[in-house]
Amino acid sequence: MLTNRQLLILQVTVDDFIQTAQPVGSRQLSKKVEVPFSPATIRNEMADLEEMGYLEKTHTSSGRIPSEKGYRFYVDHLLTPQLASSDDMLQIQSVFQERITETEQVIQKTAMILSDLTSYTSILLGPDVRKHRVKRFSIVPLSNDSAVAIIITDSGHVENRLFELPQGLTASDIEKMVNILNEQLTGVHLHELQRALEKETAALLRQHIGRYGELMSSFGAAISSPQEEKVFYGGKSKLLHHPEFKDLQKARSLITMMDQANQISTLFSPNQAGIHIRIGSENTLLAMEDCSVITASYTIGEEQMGSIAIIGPTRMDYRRVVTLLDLMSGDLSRELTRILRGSRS
Amino acid sequence: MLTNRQLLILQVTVDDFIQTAQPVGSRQLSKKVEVPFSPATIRNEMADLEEMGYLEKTHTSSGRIPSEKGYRFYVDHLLTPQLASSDDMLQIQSVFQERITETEQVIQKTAMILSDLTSYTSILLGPDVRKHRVKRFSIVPLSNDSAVAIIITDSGHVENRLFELPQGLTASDIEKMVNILNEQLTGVHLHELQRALEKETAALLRQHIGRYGELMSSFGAAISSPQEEKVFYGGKSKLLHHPEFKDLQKARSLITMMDQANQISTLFSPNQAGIHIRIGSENTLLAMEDCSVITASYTIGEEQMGSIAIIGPTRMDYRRVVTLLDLMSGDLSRELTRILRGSRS
DNA sequence: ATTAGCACTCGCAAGTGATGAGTGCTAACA
DNA sequence: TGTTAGCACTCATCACTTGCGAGTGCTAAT
Repeated sequence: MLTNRQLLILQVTVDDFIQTAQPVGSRQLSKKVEVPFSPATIRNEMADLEEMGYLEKTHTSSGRIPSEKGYRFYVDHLLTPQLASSDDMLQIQSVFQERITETEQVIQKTAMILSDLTSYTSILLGPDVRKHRVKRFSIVPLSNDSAVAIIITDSGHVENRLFELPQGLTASDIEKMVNILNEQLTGVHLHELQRALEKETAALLRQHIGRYGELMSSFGAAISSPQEEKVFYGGKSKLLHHPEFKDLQKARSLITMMDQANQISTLFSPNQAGIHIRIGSENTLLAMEDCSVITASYTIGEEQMGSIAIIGPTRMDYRRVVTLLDLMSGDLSRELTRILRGSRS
Repeated sequence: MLTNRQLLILQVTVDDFIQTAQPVGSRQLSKKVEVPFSPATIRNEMADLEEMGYLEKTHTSSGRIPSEKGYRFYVDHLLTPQLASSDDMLQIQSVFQERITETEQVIQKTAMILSDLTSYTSILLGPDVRKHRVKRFSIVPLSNDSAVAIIITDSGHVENRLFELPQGLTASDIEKMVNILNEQLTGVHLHELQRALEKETAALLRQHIGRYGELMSSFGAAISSPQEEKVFYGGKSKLLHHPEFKDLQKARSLITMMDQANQISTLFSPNQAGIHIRIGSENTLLAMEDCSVITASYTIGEEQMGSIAIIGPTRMDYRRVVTLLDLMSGDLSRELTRILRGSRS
């Protein structure tokens, strides 16, 4: 479809624009050693590329900038892989050198480093708790009429909820209940917990526990909705430093968007492995029309996945970010797996 | 010190500037019905007020704006209390009508409403966990070499940490340990936990548990640092809508500051009851030089306190915010106390 | 097929002048 | 003596012009 010369010019144009954020003109390009053509030739080629939709002009007599289609072509076909610089490698390793034992802290730290290295904003989705399995139940009464229900998962995650105790429930009732729960529900996925509770365990509980009905309505509600994937940010304000957001309007809507957790999830593709790139309006969010999102995922053990994303302007350094994200997701997977190493036996 | 007329003019000037964000001139003021003086008279008074440091000019021939000293005088002496509008009352009550049982959710919701009502940014500091007392310990082994330590407090808060198990520790060792911990440490404040563990419980544990040394070094580290006060935000992006932050530079440093949890704590006075106002540079943070912070605190039961703050431009509607904050902190205290009603018996 | 040359376009920054809201000062006034 | 009208002056803002520079498309020459 495209001639070699067109490929070259498209590539150099995108590269240059990514670096300078200025529309790139034919004269400028012809000065580069990689481009041994005169400005006039380049102009002709650029005109063709524009006609095909890969480049755009900001106004009639300006240089060209890549269109979304141009970026798309660039990331799909012109993005030569690159080794991470040893400098970056060093920084990344620093995260994992101090042996932190808390999953959340590792993820948070990863978010920070990733943002520092790229100067973009990073978003990490914590592991999806609903895929974890119950390891142990515990119920701790706080007073006559309230108690904390605690669920420990095989990954070491702890969920806890307050719930109301019906009047007249005895301590031995609670003890019995906990025993039954542990016998019946160990190993069940958190997202199936409520269903399993109703189907398989309800009958058994009804036999043994006084005040069954009231207890279940409040306990069942308490464990019904396990917390969603937790969202970690790194460098929320970093995006504002890029020239495309000098417009206050855009800056605002970005910040606003980041505060709305429910919108964030739409940025992630349904947990697929590998690296995915969404450019500009490919993200359905209006606030993101000038942004690109690059996502990767990490694994713990074999199955449970969380996601990593970098948000930057469409004019973002795709090559570098892809490299870093690839590296980081691997390292994070290894580290998190190490933390929980034998725990899923 | 100040004549009645000067008081009036200062008050009207501040009120007007708070509303319009424009420097206020003598002609403009003289048109108001509250101010029955000619522009010339007002000019003279304003010149005096400026000399005394209560007003400033943005340039030689502009109207006046309040100085920090002016705002300070205004909030200290000219701020007549105001009843909350029934509209606001209604909104506030809506938070507490749906009976949410999770402390964190109530606080988060409060933050949102507060921000929506004021159009400023709200910050709520969660209750200081370190002041809570231990209600129950629990240890759940995940594998041969790792376990989760869980601490339930009398307020229903749950802390949990992963820690490493030394090789060769038996299940009965752990059981014994949990029993000892529960006997010895129930009722201890979380911030004294580690000290109490070392002083009072260490000897007992050493007697009963094999591999005491290794166990303690890893378990002790795990419970050493209870999580700090959690920070909840409402409407982070709201501040950006006010004209004083049309300057990107300022907007950026504000957003950056809000992402650094450690800086936030400096905004709060050491947990005193009542409402406190810090104007502009009274907050030591540079990023806050154009902002004011109004703080209040809430209580749970009698002792534990958390804090509520509203951050707005120095030109903020002090009267309204003070009223709302006062109302809200009271309601929040009541609600949180209700949730944990009998639990501290 | 490539390139040099040329007329033309447009954004941007700097300069200009008119406008209007504001001030300080002085003198007149009740 | 306190208040006010009048006046000259200041300064931000806006609309308007102008020159410059970087870029383009087109045509003709190589």
